[in-house]
Amino acid sequence: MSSQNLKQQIYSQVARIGKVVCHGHRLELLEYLAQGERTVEALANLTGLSVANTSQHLQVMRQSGLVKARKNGLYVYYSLADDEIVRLLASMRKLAESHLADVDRLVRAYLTVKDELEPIPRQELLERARQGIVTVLDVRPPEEYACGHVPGAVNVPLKELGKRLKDLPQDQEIVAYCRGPHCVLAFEAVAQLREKGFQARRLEDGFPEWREAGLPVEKTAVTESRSKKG
Amino acid sequence: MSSQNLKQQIYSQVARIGKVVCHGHRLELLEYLAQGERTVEALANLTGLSVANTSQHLQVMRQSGLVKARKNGLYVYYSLADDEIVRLLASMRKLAESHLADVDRLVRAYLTVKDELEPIPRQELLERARQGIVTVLDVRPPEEYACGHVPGAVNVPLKELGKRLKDLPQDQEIVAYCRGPHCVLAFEAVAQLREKGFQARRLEDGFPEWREAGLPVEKTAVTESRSKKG
DNA sequence: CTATTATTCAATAATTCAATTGAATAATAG
DNA sequence: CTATTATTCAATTGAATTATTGAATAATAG
Repeated sequence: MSSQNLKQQIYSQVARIGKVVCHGHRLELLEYLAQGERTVEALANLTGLSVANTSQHLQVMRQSGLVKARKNGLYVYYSLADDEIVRLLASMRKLAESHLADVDRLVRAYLTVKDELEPIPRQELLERARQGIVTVLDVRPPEEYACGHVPGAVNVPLKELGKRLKDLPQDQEIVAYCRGPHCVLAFEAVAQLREKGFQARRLEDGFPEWREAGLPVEKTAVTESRSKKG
Repeated sequence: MSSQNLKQQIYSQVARIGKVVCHGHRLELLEYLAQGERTVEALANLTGLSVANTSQHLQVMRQSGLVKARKNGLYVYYSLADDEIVRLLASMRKLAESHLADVDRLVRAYLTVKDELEPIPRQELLERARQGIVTVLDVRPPEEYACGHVPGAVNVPLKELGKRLKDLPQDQEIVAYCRGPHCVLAFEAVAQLREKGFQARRLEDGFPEWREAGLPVEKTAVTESRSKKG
């Protein structure tokens, strides 16, 4: 049996962590969970997966210990068990970007000249926001905004951006952010705003990374919004 | 199509990185590659996998861009494409250790085995060798072996160890030695043997010290050394 | 040229995984 | 208690992975 066997057992165990992150849907779920705890239904709505399927993926992740759950009333709230997961995901994204030609191409193809829209560093945004010389725009859905957002950020989900342009300043820079480096919401928001003549930039990465960096986070009291079935 | 589609495509791409690290054998291969470039055969010997199987796992990793290969003569030398991989693996190990109860247990077992790597004193080896309850292994090149060695020692240069495992006893302790306290050959031999399930230890110091201590030495007429091409 | 060696490819069987469906469980309200 | 809702379970199906086998390819030596 020996240490050969033992070694393989250890590798198999470590591979269980790998199995969690080898499926696109689970990666997507993890990114949502990185923003805060969510119910199964909320995750299903966000991802477009069936509830049963979402639940099963969550079970897989739960068995690996990467995700934890607490039950409160009818709802089960899932969340990440460890911040190390955020680093793991970042590491994977980095490798994907530099080694899978497709990713870079995909990102560039859809996001219009990525480089033109240079993101503003977190620390810089924090300072400017404190000075009040910038408008921070959170383009995620209201539920996510409610779970936590950059202090002072205005929540305008991308879908409503067109209708709410009048609420935004023409003479001040606007910095938009969303879920993270692979989330397109902020890119699209910035593109739309620039088209309309606003001064707009993106925050580097997104909210999960902001939180991870230990920067201040603001929360809103959770309203009684009942999300409907999809 | 839109950004929903795009998002899923990107997640799928990132998941391809995950697929590389979701199998124990690939993790083991990556760890060996992290130490330096290796041929397919060398990796197959180290892991105990068949050559074809090793090759196929390497293909998988190569397609993901995490591993690269260069061909030189008959051999294909594989190596890691990016140091980020080491961080990824570290991250996975960390998560595995803190979230999979089994891993901690296994690692502990593995480490206690490792602690047994203490070298055996010369006098003790001499007695045991005389009793025939131990196999003495000389891992130096044949020329050095021919010049003098521990009585009864078998000469298996480190490079050939993988191929000659079948000549070694599974049920008896093996004691390896090389040139001296600063020579790594015996260390590596012991490590390899233990990985393969053998009971192996190192002799304290090496052959020069053995001779210096006035212990018996055996000499061989120089045979046709069968070392193959380089 | 043929023979040898290292690696890869192709076909297969065994196993594992993913998504769907519909039923089961658990908490709550009336 | 029954009805409702959120979640999980269990069974099924089709797809993807893995390991094995033996053949094919490529580099080299004679």
